Amino acid sequence: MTPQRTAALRRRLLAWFDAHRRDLPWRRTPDPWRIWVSEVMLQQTRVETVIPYYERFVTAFPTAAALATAPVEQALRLWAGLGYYSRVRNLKRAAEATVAERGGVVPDRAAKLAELPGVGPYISGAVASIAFNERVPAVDGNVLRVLSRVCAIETPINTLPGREEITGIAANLVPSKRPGDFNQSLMELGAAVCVPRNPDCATCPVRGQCAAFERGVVDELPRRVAKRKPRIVHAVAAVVRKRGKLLIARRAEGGLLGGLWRLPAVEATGKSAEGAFRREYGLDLALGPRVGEVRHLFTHVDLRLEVHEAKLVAPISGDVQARPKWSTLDSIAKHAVSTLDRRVLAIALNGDPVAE
DNA sequence: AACGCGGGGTC
DNA sequence: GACCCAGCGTT
Repeated sequence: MTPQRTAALRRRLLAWFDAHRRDLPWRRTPDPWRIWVSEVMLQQTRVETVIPYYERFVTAFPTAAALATAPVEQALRLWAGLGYYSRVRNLKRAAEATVAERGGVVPDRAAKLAELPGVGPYISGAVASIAFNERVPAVDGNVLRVLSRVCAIETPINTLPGREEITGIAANLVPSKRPGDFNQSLMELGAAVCVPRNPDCATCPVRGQCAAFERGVVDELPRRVAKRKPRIVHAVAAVVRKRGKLLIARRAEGGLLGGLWRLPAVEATGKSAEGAFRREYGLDLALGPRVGEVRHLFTHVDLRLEVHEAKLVAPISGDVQARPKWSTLDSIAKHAVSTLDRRVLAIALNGDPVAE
């Protein structure tokens, strides 16, 4: 970023902000407490939604001390409908700490603000720059989007490297003159012009400084890594009984639920499972009726497991690692069994839960 | 590095 | 119905 481009961005963004800033309740006060409250409410929540809540809340709790000494139920009532209720619990805890340690005075530096519960990189930067004119960035979702376009950042913004890269750019961009207004100008631009879809580049004050516009790639930025939805995996588990015992096997070390005990199961559907049981467990099974199904969601796998009764038609054979063994129900309860497999066992046992 | 956390607006 | 929103804490 050349000094000229930095200067042009600062000048144009501030001038645009001066002309277009919305008249919002928390922009009518220099009170750091009120600005703090607004930032907490605005977390993942739209401006229009927040306004009425903000008015009621700061009327009830005009100072940190007022919130600190109020019952949490009252604060929660005023928050009801906003969502993310841990926000108000953290805000109350932070207010209590502020009263206890600083006589109710809000810290005036981002680094100190960030020590308070519920105050992270964004809120600490926003409060410090807006209320105290500290030259620190305040990077929210708008700023990520705007700067990823202005600087044509290819790094996905929903990854740590992406956020760090843009935070570094923002930190260099913030002027010492009006840091709070500058930070708000980036957010305001993201909310009004540089919106996620169909941004209004025709009216953008920094179109001439925008690398994405110059290269014609505005619509492709910001880049994100797709949060991929779990892969669907179909599997068959076998309930094999012999005189009050069940066949169980141990999962391979290092894999999913590695080392835990389970009913024998294979990634397959229907009759094709029999061959898989032979290969993986040395079990020559005749699959019987389906007695239930378990659906289990892991981070990366949407598991749909059919539980079938099965008969052992030949002795256990083969040189397989996952050699199953017979186990009494009492004994199974003493093994390491995952939540998933407890559910499978519950079906196998006709609803009788396996003891811990 | 990825999730849970709420509720609502948008396309 | 998917995506996104003035994010943070936890794992």
